[in-house]
Amino acid sequence: MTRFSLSENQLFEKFSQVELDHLIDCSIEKTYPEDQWITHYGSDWQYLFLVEQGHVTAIKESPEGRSLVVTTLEEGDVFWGVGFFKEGMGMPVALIADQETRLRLWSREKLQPILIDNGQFAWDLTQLMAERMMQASRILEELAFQPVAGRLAHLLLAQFKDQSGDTMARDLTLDDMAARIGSTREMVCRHLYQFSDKGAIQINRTEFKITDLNYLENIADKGK
Amino acid sequence: MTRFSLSENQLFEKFSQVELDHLIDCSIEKTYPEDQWITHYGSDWQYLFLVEQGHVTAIKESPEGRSLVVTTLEEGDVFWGVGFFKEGMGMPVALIADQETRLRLWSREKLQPILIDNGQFAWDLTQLMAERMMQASRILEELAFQPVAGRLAHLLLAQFKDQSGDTMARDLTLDDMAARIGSTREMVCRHLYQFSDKGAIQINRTEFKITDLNYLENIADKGK
DNA sequence: TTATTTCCTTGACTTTTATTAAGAAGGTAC
DNA sequence: GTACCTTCTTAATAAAAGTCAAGGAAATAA
Repeated sequence: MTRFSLSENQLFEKFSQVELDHLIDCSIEKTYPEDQWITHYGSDWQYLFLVEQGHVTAIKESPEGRSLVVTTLEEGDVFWGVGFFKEGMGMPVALIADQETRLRLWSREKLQPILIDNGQFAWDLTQLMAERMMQASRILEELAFQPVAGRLAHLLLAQFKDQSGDTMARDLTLDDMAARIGSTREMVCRHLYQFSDKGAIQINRTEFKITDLNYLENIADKGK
Repeated sequence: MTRFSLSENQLFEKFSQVELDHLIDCSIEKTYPEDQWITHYGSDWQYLFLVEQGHVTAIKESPEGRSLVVTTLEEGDVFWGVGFFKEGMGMPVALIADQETRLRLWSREKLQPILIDNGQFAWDLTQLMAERMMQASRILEELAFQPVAGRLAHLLLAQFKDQSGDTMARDLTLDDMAARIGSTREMVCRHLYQFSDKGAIQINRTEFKITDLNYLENIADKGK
C-alpha cells in the first residue's frame, strides 16, 4: 500500500529506523479524493506533510476568479502550512488534491518538540524552506519583469523540453496553463499560435510538438 | 557606538550572555557607506546578518532596467543570503545599503554548527523564514491580481496611513514608488493625480496629504 | 547667483493584456 | 447516433500599462 516511504525523503534520511517509527507514530495519515480541498486560503493550518501518494496543487485565487498555481507537489515532496511555524498565520495558498492523494501529516504540536530536540532536523528543514523561497522568487521575477509570451515559453520549456521534437497530447488545458503563468486562456491560446506562426511549435486542437527550442529559449530569456 | 544590540532581537533573546558573547566572537562586523552594494543578484553569498545600524534595501533588477524592491530592512532586522542555507544557490535579490549601515554577519560555516547544536535557535529561525515567505506571498498576490492603481493605493496606505490628514513632504520619489509596486514613474505619477481627482489625496510637486482613507482602501482591496 | 542636475508632470502614442462573444471541434453520456 | 458538455479558437473591442518626448520646478553644486 505504501507508495512512498519516509526514509526516501531527504528530510528524513538521517533518522534511524526507531526514530522513523516514532515519527510515524506522531503522524496522521489522511487520504483525499480527487479534487478535494486539503486546506483553504487564509485558514490557520498547522501541519507539515509528506505526499506519500498522489499530487497536490498549491493555488492562489482572486475574488474575480483568476487563479495562480504557485507550485505542485509530487510524491515524496514535503510541504507545510505557514501556521506550522507561526501560529495564527493564514495559508497564503489553497491546497488541492488533483488526484486521489495520501498525505502523512504532522501537527505543529507534535513535531515542534522533536525539531527543537534535533537541530539537524530543524536545519534540514530550513534548507527546504530556502528552496521554496527560491521558487517563490522566480515566480515573482517572471511576473514582475516578463511578458505573457515569455512566461508561457518558459512554462513550455519547463514541462516539455525533454520531449522536444515529439508529438505530445495536449494534457494541460488552456486554463491550466493560464493559471500557471498568471494570465487568461485566450491569451495563452493566442500566444501558442503565435509561437506556431514563428515555427517554434506545431499545434492543433489535441496535440503539439516543439520544433524550435532555441526560439522558445530566446523568448523565455527576454527580461532575464 | 552600538546602536542595536544582539539581545534585542527576537532571534537572539533566548541566549545567555555567555552565548551571546560567543555569537559575537563568531561574527564579522562590517560597515557599508551609503549606496554601497552589500551583495549582488545571483552571487553565492553565505551569510546571515543582523542590521545593527542603518537601512538595507533588497531589490530585484531586470536587464531592461526595471527594478522591484522586495523588502527593506531596518535596524534590528535579521536577514540572510540563500547561500547561507544551501550552498551554491545564488542571491534572488541584491542588497544595498541606502544609508551608512553596519551589519553583523555570520558565515554559514561558523553558524551552522551552532544551529545544529541548538534546535531552539534553528526553530526560531524557521519562524523568521516563514514570515519572509508570507511577505513574498503578499507581493506575489498583488502582482498577479492587482492593477497598478491598487498596488499604489496599498503602498500609500502602508507607508502613510498613520499620518492620514497631515500634509507630508514627498520623500519617496516616483521612481522609488514605481520600484516598490513594479511599475514606472510615469504610471505612478498619473495614478497619483487620478487619486487626487477623486479627492482621495491632495498633491503637488513637493508635498501631499491623504484626504480619503476609505477611497484608497477600496482601491487597494480590489482583487482581494 | 548661476549653472547643473535631479525629479516631476503631461500629452501623444504604442504595445500589451484582457474581455466579450460567437462558433467549432472533440469527448462523453445516453 | 444524438444530445450535451467541455475545451479550443478567433475576431472585435476595450482597457491597462508602458514608452517617448518635452518642458518646468525644485534642489544642489559651483
